[in-house]
Amino acid sequence: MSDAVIVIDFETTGISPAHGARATEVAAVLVADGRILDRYQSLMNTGAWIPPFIEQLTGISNRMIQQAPDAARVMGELARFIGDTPLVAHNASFDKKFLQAELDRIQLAPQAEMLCSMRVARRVYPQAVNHKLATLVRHARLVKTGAYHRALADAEMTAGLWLEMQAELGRQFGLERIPLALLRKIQSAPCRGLRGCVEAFRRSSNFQIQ
DNA sequence: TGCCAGGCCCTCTTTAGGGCCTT
Repeated sequence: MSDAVIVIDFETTGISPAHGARATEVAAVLVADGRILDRYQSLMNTGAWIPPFIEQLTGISNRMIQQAPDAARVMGELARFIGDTPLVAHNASFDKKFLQAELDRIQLAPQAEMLCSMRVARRVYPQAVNHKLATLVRHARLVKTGAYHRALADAEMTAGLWLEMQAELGRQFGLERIPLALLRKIQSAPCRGLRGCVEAFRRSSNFQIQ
């Protein structure tokens, strides 16, 4: 199973774990061989209070969280699901903070790198109106798998976007497959440097295009 | 009860400022 990734998405009580925000739901989907092969999803009870604005945004209520499994149990299950598989998230810096903060509480540390679908999308779809997940799903004419701002639906749609961006790169540059190493290069390349980045990677010693 | 961040990216830049994106 080459270049497998796990797409991860957290719903939370706020923006910053450094200011007390906690996770309320997490989903992770295993993507390999061009499709979703496995899923993990759970609400999680951290004891934190969800502000009304966030309840309205996500549809996740304080009542739902009170009945959810304990956060430590959920994060342990999530860590086992992830293992050391590379992660992908939309605006990865956000999910990375919460993954690290919630794992810290059970004395675990993230084992895997995290790539950012938003940074890749800014380079693959520079013409998009903006690079919000919902906009990119519409832009790429992907299937909407559920309500936005629920973890599993967002993770599945990010997975769809991840696969479609690889297909788009294949069409643009005549590549049969897009190695994870190339996506890693693309997300770190200048936003207007997509072609140069792919051509440089093509010339690299061990990259066989077709 | 309910405050709040921060890395990335662009440009009227680089000795900076402001918008984007996540909840």
